[in-house]
Formats: sequence, C-alpha cells, structure tokens
Amino acid sequence: MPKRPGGTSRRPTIRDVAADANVSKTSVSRYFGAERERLSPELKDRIEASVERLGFAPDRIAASLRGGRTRLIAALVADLRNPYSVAVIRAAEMACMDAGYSLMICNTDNDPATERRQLAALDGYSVEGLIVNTASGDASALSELSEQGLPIVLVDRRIPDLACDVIGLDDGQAVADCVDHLIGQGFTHLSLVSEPVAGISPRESRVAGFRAICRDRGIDHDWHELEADAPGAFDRLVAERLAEAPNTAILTANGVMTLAVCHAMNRAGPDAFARLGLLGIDELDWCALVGPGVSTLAQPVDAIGRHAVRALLGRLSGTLTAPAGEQRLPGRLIPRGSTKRG
Amino acid sequence: MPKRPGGTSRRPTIRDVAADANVSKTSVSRYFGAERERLSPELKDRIEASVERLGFAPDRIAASLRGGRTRLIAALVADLRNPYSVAVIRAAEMACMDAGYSLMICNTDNDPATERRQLAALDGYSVEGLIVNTASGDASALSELSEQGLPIVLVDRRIPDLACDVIGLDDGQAVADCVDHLIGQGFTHLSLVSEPVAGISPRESRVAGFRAICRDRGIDHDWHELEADAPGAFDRLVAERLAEAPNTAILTANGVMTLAVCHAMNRAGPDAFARLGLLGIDELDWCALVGPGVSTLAQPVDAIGRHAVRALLGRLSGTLTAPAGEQRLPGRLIPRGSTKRG
DNA sequence: CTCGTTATTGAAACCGTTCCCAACCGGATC
DNA sequence: GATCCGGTTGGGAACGGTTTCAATAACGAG
Repeated sequence: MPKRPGGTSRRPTIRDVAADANVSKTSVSRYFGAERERLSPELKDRIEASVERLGFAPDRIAASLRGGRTRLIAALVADLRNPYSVAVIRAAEMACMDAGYSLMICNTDNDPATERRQLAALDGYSVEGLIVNTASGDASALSELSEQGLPIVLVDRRIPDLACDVIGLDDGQAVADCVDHLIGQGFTHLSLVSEPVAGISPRESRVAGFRAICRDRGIDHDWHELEADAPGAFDRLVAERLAEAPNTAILTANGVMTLAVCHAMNRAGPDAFARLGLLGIDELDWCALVGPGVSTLAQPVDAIGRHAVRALLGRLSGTLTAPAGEQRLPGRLIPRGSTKRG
Repeated sequence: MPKRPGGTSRRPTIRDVAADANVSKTSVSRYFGAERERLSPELKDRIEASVERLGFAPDRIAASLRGGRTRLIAALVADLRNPYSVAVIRAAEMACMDAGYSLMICNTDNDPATERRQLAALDGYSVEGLIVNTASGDASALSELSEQGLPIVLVDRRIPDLACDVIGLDDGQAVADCVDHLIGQGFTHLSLVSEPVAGISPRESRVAGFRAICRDRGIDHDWHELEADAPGAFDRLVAERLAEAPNTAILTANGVMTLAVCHAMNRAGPDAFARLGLLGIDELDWCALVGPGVSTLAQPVDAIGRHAVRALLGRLSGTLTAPAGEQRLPGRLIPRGSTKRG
C-alpha cells in the first residue's frame, strides 16, 4: 500500500491519475476494469506508474453509480450469538472475498422490526445480493426486494411464498441418524425438544422427521415445543423424564435448546447426565466439557456458507438459471458420553 | 414499505419524484435532508404524496458521492467465534442504527493478510469510521487510514504508535478483583494463564497487573503464556498444578484460555475441578455448566460497544475534540463453584 | 495507392444525489 | 414607489467513476 504524498490531502481520483500519466480518464478507468487488455503495454506502464506514485485506489461507491455493480453482498443474521450462524457467515465471508465481493454482516437480533430497518438500509446501499437467516417468517419485505430482482439465498430457514434458493442441513437424514444412534445405544424412549415450531421450516421438518422416523422404527417417543427463555419448562421436562422413563434420551433440535436443556439437567442434580441421554443438533465449543460430554450432530457449516455464496454468485452472473431450489447437506454425528449406556 | 408500481421497472429516482410532484429535484432532496423545514407545508405534502405513490427511497450511495457522508461504519473483528467480540459488536451495531448509521461487520479471522484485504476493500467503500478489534499488531495499514483523517476506535487492544481512542476493560481493577476474590476464598497459590503476550496490550496489562497485585498482596504466584491450539501445554500445566500446589487457583486471561484450561482439566480427570480453583476473565454461555460452575469476571461488553460508537460519532461530528485517550470500564465478578473451597 | 478493418485512445454523456447561488415573492421600511 | 429583506424555490454544476461512440492510427488486401 503506497503512501500518499501530500499529507492529509484528499484521496486521488481517476482524474489525478489521468493528468499525471498524461492519458484520458477513460483509459485509467479501463486499466481497472474488464477492458484492461485493450490498452497498449506502453499506456499500461504509464498508468501503473502513476497509480503507484499517487497511491490511487478506485472509489467503489462512485464506480457503482453508473455501472450498477457495488460488489457488496449483505448477510442478515438472526442471532450473532448463535455459533451456528456465525460459522456459516464466516465461511460465506471468505467465499465472498475470494470472489472479489465484500460481505456486509447485519444482525437482526431475532427482532422483525430490526430486520425491517436493516433491509431498508441495505436497500439504500444497493447491495447486489442477500444471504438471509431470518427470525421473522415475514416474507413481505424480502419478497418485495426479491421481485425487484435482488437475488436472495436463504440459509436454514425457508420462507413460505418466497421463491429463492435455500441451503441448509438435510434435516430428515440428520434426525434419522440421531434416532438410529440413540436406538443403537439402547435408549427406549426418545424426547425431542424444539423451539415452538410456528411455521419455521427447519423446526417443522425436524419435528416431523423425528415423529416419522420414530414411528417407522417403532420406538416410544414424544416431543416438546419450549421457549428458550422459560427455564421452568425445561426443569419440568427434565424432572418428568427422570421420573418416568428410565431409558430416555433427549434430542435437542438446535444449539439453543441444547444449552437450555443442559442448564436444566445441571439444576436437576449431579446424576441427571447419568440417568438421561442427551444428543444435540449443532456442535458447540463446550460440548465435550459438560457432564460426560454431550453428543452432537454437527452441521456442515462451512459447506452451507460456501454453497450459499456460490448460489448467489450464480444468480448474479446468470450462470445459475435453474428455478430456485433447496440444497440439503448432510450432518455428521459426534458421539460422546451423554449417549452412552452402561 | 409501499409497493412499487410498474413491476420490475428500475427504482424511482429523485427526478421521478420531482416530475411527479411537479417540483424541482432540489426540493425533493431537501425533503429528505436537514433543510426539510425550509419547505412550505404545501410542498411537503405534494412531495410526500409522490414519494408514497412511487415508493421512492433515496439512494445512499449516490447521496454519499457529492455529500461525502456514506453513513457507514465498519467494524473489523479479529474472531467472530469469540463471544466477547460478538457481544461488543452487537451492542455497537444497535448504537449505530440508533444514530442512523449502518455497521458493516468484517471478520479478519485472526489473519493479518485478511485484515489488510478487508481494510483495502473498506477504503474503497469510504466508510466514515472504523471500530477495530485487531489480531495483528500491524499498525501500518491502520495508521495510514488514520492519517487520512479516518476516525478509528480500538476495542480491547491498543496499537503502539497509533493515536486513537481505545475502549476496553479496566484490566488493573479486574485483575485485582480476581486476585482478591481468590485470596478471599483461601487459595494460596495463583497461576495466570494468558496467550503469548507478544506486545498485545490487554495481555500485557493483565499479566503485569497480575504480577503487581500478587506481589502487593504477598501471595505465591506464577504465570504462563500458552498457545491456544497446543493442548499438550495445558495438560502439562494442569498436571503440574494438581501435583505441586494443593491450594492453587488458575486465573485465565480470556475466554479462549478458559475454554482451553477447561478442556485440559476435563482430560485430567473427574476430580480436577475439586482440587484446582478456576476463574476466567470473560463470561461465557456455558460457564455454569462445567464442573461445579466456572467463576468468571464478566466484561462490560454492552458498555464497551456503546462507548466505542459514541467516541466514533463524537470524532465524526467534531463534538469530541479531546486528544485520543483510553477508556477503561469496570468488570463484574460472577462467583461460581470453581472458586469455592471446602 | 486507395480502401476497408482492426486496434487504441479520448471526448462527452450519464449515474442519482447534494449544494451553491440566483430568482422570485410578499411585506416592511424609508 | 423604490429598496431591502427573510423565506422559498429552482437551475445547474459538482462528485468520481463507467460507458457509448467517434476519431485516429496502423496495417493488409486488391
């Protein structure tokens, strides 16, 4: 990064370079764009020298004004504190940088109003594409943008009536793997714990998948929809499972639920982990540390992030013209102590 | 959000509104800007109606071209997987939105090269200010931007030779609180575990503060600089402390270290938590769940995020003209089982 | 030697907004 | 009645690039 001479003077413009290199600003513009090869070697050298000397870097904002390409992609994240979201975003950001795009990460904090504000702001910045992991099932703002031709990729959660690509875990397969693992370990009663389904697609398919596979395998089961911020409900559930079913395992539908159940089991007393199985969807930093180690089904977060960006860039470049569809990627089961019997 | 008539037609411009309302585009511009009150009520009504009808929203990118104000602030964060960083950023984002700014969050993944790429990209988007939590102690790229007049606020880590505001934990007070708490609980030997200091300011001040306060209190102590990704070193440290000093407590200098030490204690066997005290700087989701519960010193993450934004906006508006300084905010100790004796 | 072609280059329009400045208007002052 | 004034309004030049289109040069073919 060359030092700009002249102290605090304003950043050099394409015009300054043009004057310095004694060429037209058109040529300088071409030097940075797709038509670069049309320039004669001699001209290229002169421009390069001036660019170097002045420390010029094109202003992407100005560039996008006429050209329309901001090279900016935005990611709307429902909850930055959720390690799953962060992991996906991290992968997505790298993929973006590699493609010469910048990723603007926005936190909606699980709040539809914040989400709307963020969307309005993004609209003003004319981002080229959107990666959305949304809290609100509210399609209206998104579908409006989508209709205006903004490519949108949904991560994890589908939105009804919004025809765009969706990338996420293969819930059916994942739940089946979980159930089969638990059966294999000798559990005879399975309890699924999910946040309230409320039409949110991964919750729906995990609950539905769980019930279907349990019926198919002929195993005793039930399921519960609990609010993460109501600890009492988790305490009651754990107490009930401890009392009634000796060989119960709890399957949590995501990391937030895993955390809540672990807290409840912790409150229930030192032998809760010995008497109750636990398997969580979503791998977390601390899973090995709690009780005998919490078994998890790790989501393919890197792949999800990369696929999301690839789909977006595909739509953007026109390479991908197939009708919007869903991609479901396989998870990986990590067995630990919490699903070992005996 | 009004629906735009005309289907996929391009978004309306200020010119369209002007034509529709039969006013000049200057007036429409004023309608959205600071000079709004100069407009007669009648004109305002006409413009409002047209804006509503056409679904117009000003293009912030174009606006920034002439006006210079992108209303964009960027946050460079070293590691999005670190809950501390995320918590600070989350608070910062809200403060930004409240002030009408958007926050562009960029992950540098603890990689100086990525950090440089990100900075170069941000330069191109002419962000108005920078909140930096950096991995690299490399000041060159940042100080160049700073010299060009870009306001920068550092979170957590100071950078030598870079004169800008720094917001972070009051390390001295925090470490003193930790040491006093441990002494109060009856520990007679304290071990500090930090990542390699390597000139990184919070590590430096925590290590230095620890040594000073321990000497002052006259308590037996030592300290260790360990790489987070070398588990063997943690195992050795834990084994040594278990063998040699019966009343030892380990103080970890941040959340990453806490996690690593917990893993090592977990590997060391079931009674490690009973025989070794543990107190971690940084509060984490799972601290209550591990062993008897890990005591922590919670950083004032919300306040740090808010103060960072306030300082930035102050510089931006010219309200804050005091020479760049440091703000050190107090932490809060959360005692749990891991620092209880007997 | 003339003509058509292709490779370089530049001039000027344009992108959507802000901002400077001039124009206009009704009323108060002299 | 002319002048000045504060309050509104509009015209048009920026802003820093991209893109269209024309001009020129160089070159091979006939």
